[in-house]
Amino acid sequence: MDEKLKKLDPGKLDRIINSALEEFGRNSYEKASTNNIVKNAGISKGLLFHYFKSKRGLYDYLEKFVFQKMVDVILEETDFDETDIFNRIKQIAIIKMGVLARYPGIETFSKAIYNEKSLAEMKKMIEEMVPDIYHQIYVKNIDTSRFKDGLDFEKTIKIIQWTIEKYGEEQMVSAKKTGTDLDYSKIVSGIDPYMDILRRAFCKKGEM
Amino acid sequence: MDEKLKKLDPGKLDRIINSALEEFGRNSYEKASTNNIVKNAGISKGLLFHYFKSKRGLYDYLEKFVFQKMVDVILEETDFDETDIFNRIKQIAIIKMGVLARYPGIETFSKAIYNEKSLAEMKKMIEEMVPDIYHQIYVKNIDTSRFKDGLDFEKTIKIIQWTIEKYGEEQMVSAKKTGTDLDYSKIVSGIDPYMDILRRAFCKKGEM
DNA sequence: AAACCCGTTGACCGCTTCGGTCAATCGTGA
DNA sequence: TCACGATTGACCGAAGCGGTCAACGGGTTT
Repeated sequence: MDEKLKKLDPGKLDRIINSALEEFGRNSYEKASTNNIVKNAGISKGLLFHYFKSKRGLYDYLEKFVFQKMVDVILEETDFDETDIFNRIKQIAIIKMGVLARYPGIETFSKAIYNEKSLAEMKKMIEEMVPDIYHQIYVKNIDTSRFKDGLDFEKTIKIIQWTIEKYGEEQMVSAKKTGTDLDYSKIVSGIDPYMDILRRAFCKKGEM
Repeated sequence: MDEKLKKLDPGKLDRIINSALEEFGRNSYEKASTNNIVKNAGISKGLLFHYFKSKRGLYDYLEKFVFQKMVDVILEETDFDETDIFNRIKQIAIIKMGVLARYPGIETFSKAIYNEKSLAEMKKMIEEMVPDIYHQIYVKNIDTSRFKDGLDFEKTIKIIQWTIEKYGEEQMVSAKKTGTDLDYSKIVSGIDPYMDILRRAFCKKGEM
């Protein structure tokens, strides 16, 4: 399957991926329709089954894809010389948003995954890799001396991450309500006031 | 429709609501199956259509229900004499979780709503009511003097809310992964360390 | 020009499930 | 025994499902 895929025009592949992520994100596996997927991707039904063999084959591919893509891009684009945790977290959030901008269906799809039984192979891979990756991007080479003494480091990082994520979600929802497109650069700059509040709250004076 | 509903056994109604919330939460309106709903609710198909007339009728009822239920319970159970914002927010989070425990499908359903066009009537009602309710439960009768000077009040409250919500979501996901049931009392007590961190971060010394 | 190649199409298959109906059945109180 | 409202599930025509495959178009080789 994968060797066939490499010959497929990347733009067309992206359209298929986005259309499929959206359909599987909105519907359970059984109810998701390959007819809808090909219609929104602008390709014929035969082509989808030519490249992915079956509905299940497409779904399995997507599961691997969303995880692998996110990890690859983050590991590749993060500046690991940045030792300030606020900047690091913000940087990664921006990188994530970049991926989300290219594959808007990733969000809903990722959440929908938990309602389906997925490949044991996938589950195992994720369980093994996630703690490593987490350590690598949020802990390694981070200067913890700026934080106020006595702070629970892990929980504090979570609060910062959660704030950024929730802010992003809030913007996403309000964009959906008004029907406007997402302006990712606006989201990024809108985060700053929250980061300032958290910096003042968690860092020693003079270390902000 | 509503006058018929009042005669329906409340336990049976709850089962229908939960089953329908889950089905509409997992699938788009068109793909959601009334057959699944009646099967999981343990009733016959005829009964569903007797009480709700049509699939659309059921959906519209649910939209009103989830909003109204949440608002009613919060306004009824919140202790508005509590002037400490941390305790107030935590209190409301606990009340919300109580509703979620009774109607577990509310979460996914509420998020799925944004992907469907809903009643204009509903949208208008929500737009009018939400700011009022927000003010009533998070601003009115809250003692802001405990906060450090210069803090953006609205944003700070959001950070506290978001932390509680994200913590809840995290517990929810890990419960789904392991297949265990949610222990709401455990979630509630697990929030405390985060609240302590935030209290230290945002309150004046001696006012914590 | 003829033959060949290959990415792509969409009509078509047998089958399942859809929303909704309604005659039949059940349970209970008179 | 009868009456009556609550409840059932077999049934309807229609729609949609995953998957297949003969045919097509346009480029390259003979």
